[in-house]
Amino acid sequence: MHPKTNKISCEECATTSCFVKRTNPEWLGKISKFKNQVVYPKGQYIFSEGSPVFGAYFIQSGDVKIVSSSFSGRQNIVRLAKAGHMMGHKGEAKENYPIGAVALNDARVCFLNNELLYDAFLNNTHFTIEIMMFYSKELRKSEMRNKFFAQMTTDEKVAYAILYAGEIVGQKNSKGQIMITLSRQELAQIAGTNAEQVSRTISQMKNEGLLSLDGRCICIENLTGVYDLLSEYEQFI
Amino acid sequence: MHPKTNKISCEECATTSCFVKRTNPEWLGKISKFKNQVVYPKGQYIFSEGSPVFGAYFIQSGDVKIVSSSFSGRQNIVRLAKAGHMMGHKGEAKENYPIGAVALNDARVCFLNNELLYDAFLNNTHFTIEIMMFYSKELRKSEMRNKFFAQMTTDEKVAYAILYAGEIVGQKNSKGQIMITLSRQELAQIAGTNAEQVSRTISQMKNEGLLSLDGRCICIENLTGVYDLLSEYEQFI
DNA sequence: CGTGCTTTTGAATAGTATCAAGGCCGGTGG
DNA sequence: CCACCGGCCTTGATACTATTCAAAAGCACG
Repeated sequence: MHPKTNKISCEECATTSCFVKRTNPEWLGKISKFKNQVVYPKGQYIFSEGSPVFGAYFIQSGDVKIVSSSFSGRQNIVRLAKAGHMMGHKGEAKENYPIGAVALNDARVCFLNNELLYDAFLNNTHFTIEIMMFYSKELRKSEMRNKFFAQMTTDEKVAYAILYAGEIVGQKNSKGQIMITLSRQELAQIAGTNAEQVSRTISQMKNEGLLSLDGRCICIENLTGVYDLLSEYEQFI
Repeated sequence: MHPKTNKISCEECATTSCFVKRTNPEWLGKISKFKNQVVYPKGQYIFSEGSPVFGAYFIQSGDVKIVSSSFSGRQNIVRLAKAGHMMGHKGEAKENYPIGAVALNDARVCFLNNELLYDAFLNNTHFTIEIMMFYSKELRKSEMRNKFFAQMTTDEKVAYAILYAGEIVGQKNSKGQIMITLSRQELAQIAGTNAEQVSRTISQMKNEGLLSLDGRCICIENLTGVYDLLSEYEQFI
């Protein structure tokens, strides 16, 4: 089903920010042994919205979008994740919270099932504390997003989406500028608007010299200029 | 400065959902001994937006609103909290995230400083895991709020605010109906709109027989009817 | 060199914030 | 006890922003 690859063990893994690295040596080996690792090609679902997840995924390399659709069929991007991030973990299994994860480029992802994960929690205090802190910080960010999105204009939300996308999945060109290859639709799903508005805002920002376009690829020409659009929300960024 | 009260020890405390109850007996006693406990009268700040917080607050009884103001002076309600909830804890001290907490009625609150808290994390695995789970669940709720608020109409957001307020700070009358005493302004700060729109929506819901008003106090006459307004977002509620 | 998808731009519409005024209620002081 | 005052609530009119619908242009693909 999934493409087979040479598994990279936790001991060899270069992703220093991975939470699993916070476990003690004995457990690092144990997790490395029992984890499941798969390389997902660009565009493929890592887990889908319908099916429940019985564990947690840790991204070793690559970028991922976490998506959620609503009743009306409208999809939005809950967050973007890159190497070292954790996803899919559910506090309670019975919760009904349909999210899916899609690889934005080739992504190597490790899966730990709930049993292994909880054993690791019980035996590795620092591991658990770090994940607790991670959630605490993510919660804070999410709350600020809530707060500011309620009072931002659409232009500001799009500017935010561009900065956010640049931070997580942006690639630097030869001049050191940030390039973003997400589609207008995907940016709209982050900003909470539609592709047309994103296109309008981008055109406007291009005219102001903040961005340049190479086909559908966005290049941030004036990073501080974009930040200035959001100066009222600086705590957020 | 704060009103003095007879401290209720953790051993005597009836708030079974409090996370501190998940520590082992030795630590329960230790926390009980070193915690700081204060009863805040209605309307008083428990901690304010300006000053940093060096620990975490656990609500023993009463209700609290957690607020955050933006640059433009607009305040909004980040979340409501009641007995057993935790607040004010920061993953990293250096973060600049100005939130404040205000008592909605007389509230008895216990404070644990960071040193005590982290010692407790290191020595009480189940305590740490439960708090991690709490954050995980809150994050999930916050993400769904983000997602749905981006596509709800104002009427729907107000309906949500009423249900949410009813759940956390609502009081039951003799008929078992939920009564809410928050002001229109406060509901607007939850719904991400303004007091006028809240008032319009409430009038409309009153005409439809969903609510009744006693002065400024809101009584939910037809709870399932209100839920039906949000049927598209049922995962959320 | 078409075909289909994404992007861009325009015009019409609908929804919401803002501004403004009047009503209700509780508190205060005469 | 009554009149006044101020805050909150309600309702209306207006202006504006953003969504939707529509259509044309650009780009990638076979």
